[in-house]
Amino acid sequence: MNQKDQVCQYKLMASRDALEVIQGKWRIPIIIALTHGTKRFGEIQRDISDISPKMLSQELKALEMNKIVKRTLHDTMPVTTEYSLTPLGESMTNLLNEILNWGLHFREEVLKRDN
Amino acid sequence: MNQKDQVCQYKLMASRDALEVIQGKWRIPIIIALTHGTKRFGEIQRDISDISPKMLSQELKALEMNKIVKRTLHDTMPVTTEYSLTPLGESMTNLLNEILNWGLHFREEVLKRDN
DNA sequence: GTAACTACTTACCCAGAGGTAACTACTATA
DNA sequence: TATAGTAGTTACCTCTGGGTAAGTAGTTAC
Repeated sequence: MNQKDQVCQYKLMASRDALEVIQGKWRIPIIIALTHGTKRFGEIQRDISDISPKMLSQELKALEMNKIVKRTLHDTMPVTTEYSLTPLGESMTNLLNEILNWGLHFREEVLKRDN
Repeated sequence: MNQKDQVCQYKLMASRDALEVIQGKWRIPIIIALTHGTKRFGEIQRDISDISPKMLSQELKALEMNKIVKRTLHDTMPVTTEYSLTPLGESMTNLLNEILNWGLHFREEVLKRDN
């Protein structure tokens, strides 16, 4: 295996680690919603209007396990739950921005011309 | 809807466009393999050792339709096929780099401590 | 007392993502 | 003649991501 191939293998490994966390229809949208500050369950649901409570609950749990999202219970009446990004979640800012930039670029380059 | 919400909705839309293209287990790895230059079918298959010819063929077709990848047939004997990134595919460089960076960061922060 | 809001959970279902294995068709080499 | 390499295709199967709908448990407002 030459050096170029080794670099390629290294990159492929790193991308797989990242993909395992951000894979799926809802994780990136949920993280984006939380970059705008701490939010409650219902607020996220309103932001991402077509997510079901089941999927939101499930994906929030997965993100919590991966230490991307932090869940805080408040002893108010009634009990409220708040979700926020951990430092690891906040470290995704650059990644999220590039996804957004490229999404806009893609829309301009390809999607427009199809319509 | 206040201004903050509008920005959030705008971002969510852009991320969905991008996600539709990069969604799935194999697309990002295939694009990464092609950032190292034009490659043939078998070369990509060797780089990504656990992809089946079926999935590689299928995902390359999808990437071609989205104008990320270009397929070139060479009239040699036997016929050879070459795959390369289009300018739109090359415009993903920053996005790919951020995925790699974050993947490495994530491995350091979380995966290590689990072992 | 009943309707509505909070934050979920549970049960059920289905399409499609992805895996495996075998097959095609052509060329080159031993 | 047979084995290996080129670049895929096809058939079949399984599993799970995600959708829908309804239920739960507590609080508050009318």
